[in-house]
Amino acid sequence: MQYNFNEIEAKWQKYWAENQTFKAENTSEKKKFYVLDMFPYPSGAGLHVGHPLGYIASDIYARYKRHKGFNVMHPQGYDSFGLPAEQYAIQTGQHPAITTAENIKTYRRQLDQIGFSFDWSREVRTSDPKYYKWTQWVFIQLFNSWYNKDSDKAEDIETLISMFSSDGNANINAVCDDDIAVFSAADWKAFSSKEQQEILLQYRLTYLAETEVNWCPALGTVLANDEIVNGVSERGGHAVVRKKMTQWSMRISAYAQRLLDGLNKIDWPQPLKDSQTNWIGRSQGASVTFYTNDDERHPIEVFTTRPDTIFGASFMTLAPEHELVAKITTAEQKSAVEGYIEATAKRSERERMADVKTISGAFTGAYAEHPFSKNPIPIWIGDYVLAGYGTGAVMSVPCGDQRDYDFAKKFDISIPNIFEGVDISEEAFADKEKTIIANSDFLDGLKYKKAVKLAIYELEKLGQGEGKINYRLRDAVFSRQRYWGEPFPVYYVDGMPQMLDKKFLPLALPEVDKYLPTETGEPPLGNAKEWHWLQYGNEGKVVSEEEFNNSSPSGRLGGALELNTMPGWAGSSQYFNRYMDPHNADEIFSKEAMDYWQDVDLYIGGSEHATGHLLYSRFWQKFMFDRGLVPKDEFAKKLINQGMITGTSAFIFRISEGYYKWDNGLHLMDDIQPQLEIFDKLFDDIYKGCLISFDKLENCDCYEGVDGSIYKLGDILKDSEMSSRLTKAGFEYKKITFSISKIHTPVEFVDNQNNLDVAKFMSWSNNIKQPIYNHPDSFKVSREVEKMSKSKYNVVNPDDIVSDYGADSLRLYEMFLGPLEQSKPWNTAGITGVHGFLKKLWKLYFDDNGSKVTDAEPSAENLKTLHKTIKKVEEDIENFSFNTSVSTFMICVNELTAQKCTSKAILEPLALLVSPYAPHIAEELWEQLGNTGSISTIDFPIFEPKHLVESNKVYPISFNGKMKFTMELSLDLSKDDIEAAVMAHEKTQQQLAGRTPKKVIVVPGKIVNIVG
RNA sequence: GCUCGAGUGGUGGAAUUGGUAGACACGUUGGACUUAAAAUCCAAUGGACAUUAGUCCGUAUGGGUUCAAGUCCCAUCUCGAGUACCA
Repeated sequence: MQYNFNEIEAKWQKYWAENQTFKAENTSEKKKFYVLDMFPYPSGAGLHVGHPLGYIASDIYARYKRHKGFNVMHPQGYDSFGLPAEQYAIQTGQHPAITTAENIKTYRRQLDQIGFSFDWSREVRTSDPKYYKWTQWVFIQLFNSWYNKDSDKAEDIETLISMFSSDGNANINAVCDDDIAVFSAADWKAFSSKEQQEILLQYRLTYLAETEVNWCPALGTVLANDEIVNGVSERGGHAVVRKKMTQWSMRISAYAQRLLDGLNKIDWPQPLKDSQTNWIGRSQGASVTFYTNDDERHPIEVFTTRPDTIFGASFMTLAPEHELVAKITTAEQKSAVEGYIEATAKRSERERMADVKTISGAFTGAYAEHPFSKNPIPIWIGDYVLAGYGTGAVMSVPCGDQRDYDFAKKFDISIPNIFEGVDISEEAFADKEKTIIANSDFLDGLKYKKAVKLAIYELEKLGQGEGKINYRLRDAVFSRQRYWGEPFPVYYVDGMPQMLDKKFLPLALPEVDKYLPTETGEPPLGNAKEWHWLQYGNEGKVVSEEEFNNSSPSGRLGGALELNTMPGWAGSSQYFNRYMDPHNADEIFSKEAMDYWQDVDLYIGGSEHATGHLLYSRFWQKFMFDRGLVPKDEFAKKLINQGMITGTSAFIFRISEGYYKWDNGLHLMDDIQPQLEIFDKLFDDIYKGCLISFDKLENCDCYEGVDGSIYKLGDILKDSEMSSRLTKAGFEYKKITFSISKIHTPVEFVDNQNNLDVAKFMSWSNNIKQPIYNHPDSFKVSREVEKMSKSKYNVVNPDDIVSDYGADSLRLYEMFLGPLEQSKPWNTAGITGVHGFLKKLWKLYFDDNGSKVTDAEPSAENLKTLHKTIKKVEEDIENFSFNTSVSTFMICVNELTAQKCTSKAILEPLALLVSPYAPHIAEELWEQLGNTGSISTIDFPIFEPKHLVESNKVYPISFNGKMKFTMELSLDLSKDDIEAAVMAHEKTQQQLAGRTPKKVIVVPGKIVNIVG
C-alpha cells in the first residue's frame, strides 16, 4: 500500500469540514485554551511559503492541547481593510470590497489545503459591516470616557459632567489637553451647549484636535509614526511632511505608565517588550520654570532628567517653533532669529534627521534668570531642541550633556564645570553613577541621587519646579483620508461632533464613483453623494445633502457625516475578543463568552507589529477593562514572534558594458574618438546582453570597480568564435574589459544544483543574447538569501509544495527548518528529507500486502524508543522547540524500522504523537488501525519513565578534559568502584604511559576525567 | 550613537544545570537494484597527517575561570533587528 498523500489529505480535510471537527463551544466541562494567530491582510499575491510558518506552529500547539483534553479555540479571520485594495481601486475602478472578497477566497483555499484546525465558524473580517459595527461602537465608548488620574482608570464621561456641575473643574485630576481654563460649577451651568461640548472634547479619550501630523502628499493621507520608516512612508517610500490638520486622536498617553507596568506580567519576548518600553520612553526628572529677567517675566518651562546639574546651566535653548520666541527676541537679534527660523522650516524632517552633526542656532538677545543663583542666562534657539518633545525648551548644561557642550563650543558660550574631579576640556561628562556635584551651592559634594532629590525639594520651595515623569509616547492620530476603512459613526452639528446612537450602527461605507480625494482636497468620502445623517426620533438614515437641507428642521437630528475613516489598527485592536462571540448582533460579545474564554493563552505573529497593533491592542484592552467589559487588562498571556522565512534568490549575469584600454593611457588623443565608436558598436553588437554562467565568472580575474566588478574579456571569451570580429577590427582581447549586470531570475527556472533552464529563461526574458557556458549543458546562477517578494522572483508558492509533497510534508518541513523565532532561508530541495520520513513512517504500518501491524507484545527496546520520543516531543512542544521534535520523530522511526517493530501497542501511540504535526497521515493511520472518528481529541500518550531506566552507562573517559575512549559500566557502582574499573582498563594504562594521575574526577552517571 | 539578538561542517541546524561538539536532515562521493531513469537500500562525509591502530587542530578573534568551556567572565571583530538630536 502506497502513501498516497494527495488522496489522504483531501479525504481528511473534507471530513474535518463536514464534521466541524474543530468547532469550539462557548460552554464546556473542559478547561479552555485560546490559541490565536495574527490574522492576515488578504493581499492579491496570495500566500507564499513564509506566511504559514506561524500558523503551523500555533496549529501544532492547538492540536496538542486538544489531545491534552482542553477545549481549544483556534480562530482565523482577515484584516481586510487596507491600502493595497484601495490603490488597486484607484487604478482600476474595481470596488475594494470585490477585490478583497476575491483575495480572501484565494487565501481560504490556500489555508484549507495546509490542514489547519481553525474554527472557521468564528471567522471575522474587519471590512464586514457586521464586524466594524463593533469597531465603531468601541470608538463611541472611548468618546464617552475620560481618564481619572485619581482612580487611575477610564470612567464614564457622565461622572465628569456631574463633577463639573457640582464643583467646576479646579479639582479634576484628569488626563486632558494642557491649556484648559479653570471654571466653577456656576460657570459650567452658564456655558452654552456648544461651549460645554468644546470643554468635554478636551477630556474625552478620543478627541478632535488640530494636531501636527505626518502628511504624505503622494498617498494623500496622514501616517502614524510607526507607518514611517527613515522619514518616508513605509508603504511606497514617499516623502512625509509635517502639517496641521483637525484629526481624531486617541488619548493613549493616559495609559503610558500602565502599558509599561503591564509588560511585567505578560510572557512576551524580551526584544518586543524592550521596543515597547522604548516607544513609551519614560524618563524621570523634573520640570523647572525659568523666568525671563526682563519686566515681562515670561515663564519658560523645561523638562530635565538632571535637575542635579542645574548650577551648570549656562544657557537655555528653545525649539525654533517655540511660541515664546517671537515675544522675547530683542530688536537687534530679530533678523538673525527670523532668518534662522526660516532656514530650519525649509529643511524637511528627513534632512534634519540625516544631518545631525551640523550645529546651528541663533541668540534671541533675551536672558532668563537662574532660579537659585539669579544670574542671567542667555536664551538661544536651536533645532536640536524638538518642539514635539517635553516642553520644546531645555536648560542647557554643557558640562553634562554632549549636545549642549557642542552647542556651547560652537557659539562660544561658557562651560562651567560642576563635577568634582572631572576633566571637561574635551567632552561633556554624563556618567550619573560617578557624579559628585561641585560649584553648586547647596548641592556641593552630593552624589547624583541625593542631589536630584535636594534640587527638586529646593525648586518646590521656590515654586519653580517639581519632580515629573515624561513620556515619549504621543497620543495616536486616528483619522485617515482614505476610502477603504471604517467610517466614523459621527456627524457634525454646528462644528461639534455627535455620536450616532448604537441602534443605528453599523454606519456603512457609502458608495463613491472615485476613490481619490475630492478636488477641494477632502478625503474620498467627500465624493459620496449621500453622506448626511438624518434622524427623527428612532428613525435615522443616510441621505444626500440636498435631502437633508430640504427636510423639516423640527425634531430633526443629524448633519454632515465625518469624511475621514479609521486607521488600519482600529479593526485589529479588539478582534481577539470578538472571536469569542463573533455572531452576536446585540453586544460586542456576551458576558458568558467572555467569562469562559477570558483572554488569549498563546498568540503567535510577526515582530513587525511590536509598536503598532500590539501596543494599540493593549491600550484598547486596558480601556475595555476599565469600563468593566473584559475581565483581564492584558489580552494575551504569552506571545511568540515567529521569524521570517526568507527566499533564496537566483541571479543571472548579463554583459552590459565593454571598455577598451588604449595604449596612450590617460592622454586621450582626438583620433581615438572614431575608434572608440567602432569599438562600442562592435562590442554592443556581439556581447551586450549575453548571459554568462556563474561558474565561468567565479574563476576569472576581476577588478573591483565602483559599481561592482569589471571582468577581463580575455579570461572569459578568448576562444570564442564570436570574438573574431573584434580581433579582425584590430582590438586585442587582453585590453578589453566589461561590466556585468546582475539580474533576478525566477527561482522556478533553477534546479537544486543552481542550473538554469536556459530555454525557459530565454522565452521569459527579452534583451538577452546567447548564453556563454563554462560546461556544456550546465548554466549556473548565483544565489543569495533575501526577503521573499514578487519583484525578486524568489517566491515559493505553498500550492506547488502541497501538490508535490503534501501538506504534512510542508508542515513538517517548515518546522524542521529551524527554531520558530529565528529567520531562515527557504530551500525547497531539503523537503525530500521530511517527505522521506513520512514514507518511512507509512512503511512501519504497511507493506505491499497491506497492514503489517500485529498484536505482538512490544519489546523493551520498542518501549524505550516510544517513551523516549513521548518525553522529548512533549517537552519540545511545551518549549515551542518544534524543529527538534521533528528530528525526534525521525530518530524514532529510524529506530523502530531497524527494530522491525510491528506492534500495535507502539504504533498506535506513535500516530498520536505525530498527529499535531502531520494530522492527515495521523488520521489515516488511526483509521487504518481500526478506530473510528477523528484522532484529534484522543488523549496524548502518557510518558512512563520505567521504560527508560538504564542499568548501565557508557562513560566517556577523558584525559585532561579530552575524551579518549568510552567504557560501559553499571550505574550501581560507587565513585571508587568506577575509578578502580577505569584505572584497571588497559587503554587507561596505555594513555598514562606509566605516569601516575594527579587526580581522578568521577561524576557518576556522567563522566570520568583523569588529570595528570 | 544607544538598546536588543546572533556568530558551530559545503548548507539548514542539534548539543537539559559547564561533562563524549556536529544529533536530525540537505548536499556531495562511492556502491547495490534497473536496459535506463525515478524510487528504494547500503557505505563514507569537520579539517590536516597517517590510512592498521592512531595523532594533532577545530564552535568569529584574543585572554581568563575550571579537573572539564560552544555553554561562565573580560576585551575585540562581524552580521542582523529596533530606535534615534528624547533634554
